[in-house]
Amino acid sequence: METRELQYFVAVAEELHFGRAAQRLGISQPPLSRAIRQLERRLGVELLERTSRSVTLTEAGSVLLREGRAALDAVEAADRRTRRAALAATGHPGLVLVTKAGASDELLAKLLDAYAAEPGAVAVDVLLCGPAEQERLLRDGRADVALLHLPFDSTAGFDTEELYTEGQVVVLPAGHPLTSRRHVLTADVAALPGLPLPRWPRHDGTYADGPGAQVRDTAQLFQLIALGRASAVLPESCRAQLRGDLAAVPVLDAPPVTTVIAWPPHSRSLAVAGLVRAATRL
Amino acid sequence: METRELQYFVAVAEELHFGRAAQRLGISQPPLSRAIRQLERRLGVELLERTSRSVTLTEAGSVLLREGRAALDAVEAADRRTRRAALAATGHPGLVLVTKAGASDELLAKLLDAYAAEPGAVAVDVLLCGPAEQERLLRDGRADVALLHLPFDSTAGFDTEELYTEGQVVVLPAGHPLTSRRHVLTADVAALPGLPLPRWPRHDGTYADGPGAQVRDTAQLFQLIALGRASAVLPESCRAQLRGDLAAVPVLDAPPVTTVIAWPPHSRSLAVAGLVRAATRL
DNA sequence: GTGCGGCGATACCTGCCGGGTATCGGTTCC
DNA sequence: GGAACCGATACCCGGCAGGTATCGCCGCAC
Repeated sequence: METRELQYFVAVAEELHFGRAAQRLGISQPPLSRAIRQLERRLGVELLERTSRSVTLTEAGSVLLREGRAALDAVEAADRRTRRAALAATGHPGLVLVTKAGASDELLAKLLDAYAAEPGAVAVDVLLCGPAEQERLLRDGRADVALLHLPFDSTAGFDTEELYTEGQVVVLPAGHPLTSRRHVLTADVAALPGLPLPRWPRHDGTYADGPGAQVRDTAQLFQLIALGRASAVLPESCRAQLRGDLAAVPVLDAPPVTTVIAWPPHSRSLAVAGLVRAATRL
Repeated sequence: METRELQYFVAVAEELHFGRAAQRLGISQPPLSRAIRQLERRLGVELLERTSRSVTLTEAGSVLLREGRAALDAVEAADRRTRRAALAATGHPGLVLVTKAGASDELLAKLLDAYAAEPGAVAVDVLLCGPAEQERLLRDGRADVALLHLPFDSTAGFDTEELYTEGQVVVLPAGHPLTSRRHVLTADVAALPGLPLPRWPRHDGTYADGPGAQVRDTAQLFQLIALGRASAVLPESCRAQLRGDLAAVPVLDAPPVTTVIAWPPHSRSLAVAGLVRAATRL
């Protein structure tokens, strides 16, 4: 199975429409139809049910969609990591660490300091991204190592090491009545009138339906909270970044958040190993 | 990057010889040379150092060898799992579980019984293989789930659930002096005169150098021990399978062996989930 | 030192296959 | 019933994968 065929199939399976898929792939529709047919013939498996009005995935097709995405990620990772390895030889970057924008600044700073002090440490580029993007960056080779937050992120398929566990706080406008409390419960913050929890973008960049503002980063989020249009439940460590017009109150029964350092399992890179070693010594 | 190019590169990188690699791939040498050159050009990276007498991997080349193998496994897994999914629709196999030949028979039997009792259970094929093969079978889609043994097997890249932890015993010929002891230490068995630990095949089927017989399965192993030509340190549960002419003595300070059930991380198959659920309830 | 043998690179040809355009056939709406 | 949509089919073309023949380079043997 060639990667081109996989790319074609994934495009069709995602669009469920040969014309749009072909457009997305930058080819015309007939070769795409033919390629999918050929893939089905070679596999001996029907992947799609076509009528002239709709395309749907068969059971086997949805398996190939899932597995094919993983395989394409792996191929892309091989490409990127090879290119990066060649650059590394000429001295250039080093490691790329990805973490959620605005999360665990302090931990990250300590980690980078500790690693920089190691013998043989290389330059570390820090990449900040929205939630749910890290996993993909790590999987397709754009990043070497990530700081993930359980239970929100999935560590499936990565090697991990736990670094730090903390409670969560609710972030509110400074004058809000609840800010006088020493602590609250999830039930208290679930029912805050007029302060819905915001909606974060999903993997594909779209938003779920429902109440709550659409936010893309913590700056937007904090601004909305300060405006009295939202509230948020975040790990305690966010306190260090709070603006003066915001306040945080511990949420006793919110699930604790564990920060883990994660890396692709077959990464035998000395640099990644050194960074992980530094992390576990924190 | 096409999978064909990756296959070609991996072959050359493993053989370090264009002629042999071409032979292995079933093509002639010139197209292979050209394909590798083209791959290097497209990546913009030198992968191999060639002289007319030898071929060696560059730093980037060894990265691509490692990553490329993983990517090819992922593609192969996509292929196999898709085919299997199509068969499953017609009722056929179900799950393939792989475990080391001769390990944890009892646990396996209990697991299969427990799963068979679940509603919606499908047929489970059990695949027995030598050590160090399971990982590959699970990675390239020939198996859906494996019973691995820590700390011997690597669970890198898989989701796992711990099932059972046990001590280790040394297996000796029935009449051996040590068999009168209640327990021994690793130091005692490391220095057994004339009873070297056997050598198991590595991933590529070859054996490391050194003393000790070459064995491929437990039947061979037990026969060698009975003949007074070897000894072995194995998990306690092997006792159930011992022949009458063998004896086992606990090794107090040997590292405990943990049996885990492992599956590929993005496997969202209901059947795998059911099997894992049954396993955790044991 | 010279010739031979091993090995990767190059030159050149050929057939297949990926990609394009034009068109068909079936389905679902007005 | 016709028009619009959509996937399949027919057919053509160019590029590239694969083959054979050969070159150029190096190491080694005598």
